[in-house]
Amino acid sequence: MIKKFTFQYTRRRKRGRNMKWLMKSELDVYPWSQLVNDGNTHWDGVRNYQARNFMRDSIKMGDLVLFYHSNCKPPHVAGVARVTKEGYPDHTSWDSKSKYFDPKSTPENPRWYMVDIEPVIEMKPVSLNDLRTNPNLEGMPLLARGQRLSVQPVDEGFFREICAMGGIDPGKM
DNA sequence: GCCAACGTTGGC
DNA sequence: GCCAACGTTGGC
Repeated sequence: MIKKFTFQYTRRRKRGRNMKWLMKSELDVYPWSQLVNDGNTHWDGVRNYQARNFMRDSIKMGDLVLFYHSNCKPPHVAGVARVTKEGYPDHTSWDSKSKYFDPKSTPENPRWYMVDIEPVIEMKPVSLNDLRTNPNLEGMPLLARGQRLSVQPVDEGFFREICAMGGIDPGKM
C-alpha cells in the first residue's frame, strides 16, 4: 500500500508541487505548543523504516505537515508545520545517553534520519472521530484499521479538507 | 489498563 | 525463508 503512495507522490513531485504529510507526536512528549515555543525542531526519534524512508528520500523543503497529537483524548490534528530542512542523519541514534540510542547506527553509517520543521498555523483541533465521520476523508491511510505509521503522506484533497475542518486556509501558507 | 495490529528479532 | 516470541503503537 505504501509503495503505491510513494509512486503517486513521486509523480506529483515531478509536477512541481509541494507534498503534504502527517506527523504524529504524543501530546505529553512533544506537543504543538512546544513546537511554537521552539520555533523550529528536529523530528528525531523515529525508529521505523518506512517513516525513515519518507524523511530521508521524499520529504522536501517547504512541504506542509499536519501535526497530529496521539495518545491523548481525543487524538487530534493541532496545526500545520512546514519542512525547513530535508532528511539528514538523526544524531540521537548514536548518542548512548539518548533514549533513542541505536547501537547499530553510527555517524559513518547512520541508520536513522530526521527532518526539521517549523510551525505555520494552529488550527481548531480536529479530532480523530471528526476525521473518521467525514465522508470526504474516506480512504485516508491514517484512518485505516491498525494503521500506526508516524510519518505518512497525505493526499492534497485530504489536506485541504482537514484544513477546512480546522478553520484555516491552505491557500495562505 | 487493555489489547489488536503491526514490526522486529532470532532460532532453526 | 519461515515463523514464534517479543516489543511497540496508539485507540479505546
